[in-house]
Amino acid sequence: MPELPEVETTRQGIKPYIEGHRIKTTTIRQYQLRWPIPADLAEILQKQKIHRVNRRAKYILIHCDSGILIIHLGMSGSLRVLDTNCPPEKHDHVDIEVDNGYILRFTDPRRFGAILWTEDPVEQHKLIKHLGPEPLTTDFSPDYLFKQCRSRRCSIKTLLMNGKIVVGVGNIYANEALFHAKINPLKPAADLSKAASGRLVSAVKNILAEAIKAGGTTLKDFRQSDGKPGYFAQQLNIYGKKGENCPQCGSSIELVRESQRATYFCPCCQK
DNA sequence: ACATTGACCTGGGAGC
DNA sequence: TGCTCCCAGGTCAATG
Repeated sequence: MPELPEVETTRQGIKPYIEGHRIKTTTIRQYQLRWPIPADLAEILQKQKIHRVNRRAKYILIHCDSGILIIHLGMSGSLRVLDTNCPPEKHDHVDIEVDNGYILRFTDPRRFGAILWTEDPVEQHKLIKHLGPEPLTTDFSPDYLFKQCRSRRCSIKTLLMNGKIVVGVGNIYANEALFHAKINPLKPAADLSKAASGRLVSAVKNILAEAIKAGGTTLKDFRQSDGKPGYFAQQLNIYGKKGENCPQCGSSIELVRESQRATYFCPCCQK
């Protein structure tokens, strides 16, 4: 479910409630996520102060006294801030109670998410150290993308969703960015011109920034940390719109499968 | 080094 | 109503 805007919206939402506060109790009801939650996590977190709530790619990083809590929301995960008396439901796997009367609650029906702990510098963690640049920094530049595309045989859409090239661009925003940049998602990455590379980098940055402003995209069940949906779905041009008219030229929007992922495009605008 | 596929899970909707 | 099948916002690990 969550791509970078949804994760960033979540981070911004939970930060003011937990940063600077001390953890009282951690309740873990389900240890089996993508990887098992460390068996001693509740004990480790006891009485630790939360110093910073950061993000790298789609990971939320909660810096504590003696280490860093690494949280990934997978496909269906969410983090919400609730009052302590809020009873847990079926997929509410972890509660972290803070000393100000709130709990941070991790919910994840599909359990593709992860909650891990590291006491080493987080940039050395095996899930983090091979990640590409953040899309909203200047490291993700037209020149960088153009060079990464050289000699690649995969499609430009597959390349854009590869976290070793650039992080945070999932299926929705890859579709949207390619539409805005007028690039056919199936085009081999190696065939991308410098001009197209420039358009694509701009499109990715604009789409992600706008989506963060709107609080992310709620298609089905994404919720911001306060329970409200994200409103970017209203600004989607192409994703999920098979057979509808292209907002640019009116052609019928097509749907194909590329690397097992639904890929929407306008056959007229995206050559 | 790169590309492709399977795997991990649950829930919702379509079609019969 | 209920069954089966397919689909879903991610991404690692194994394989060629």
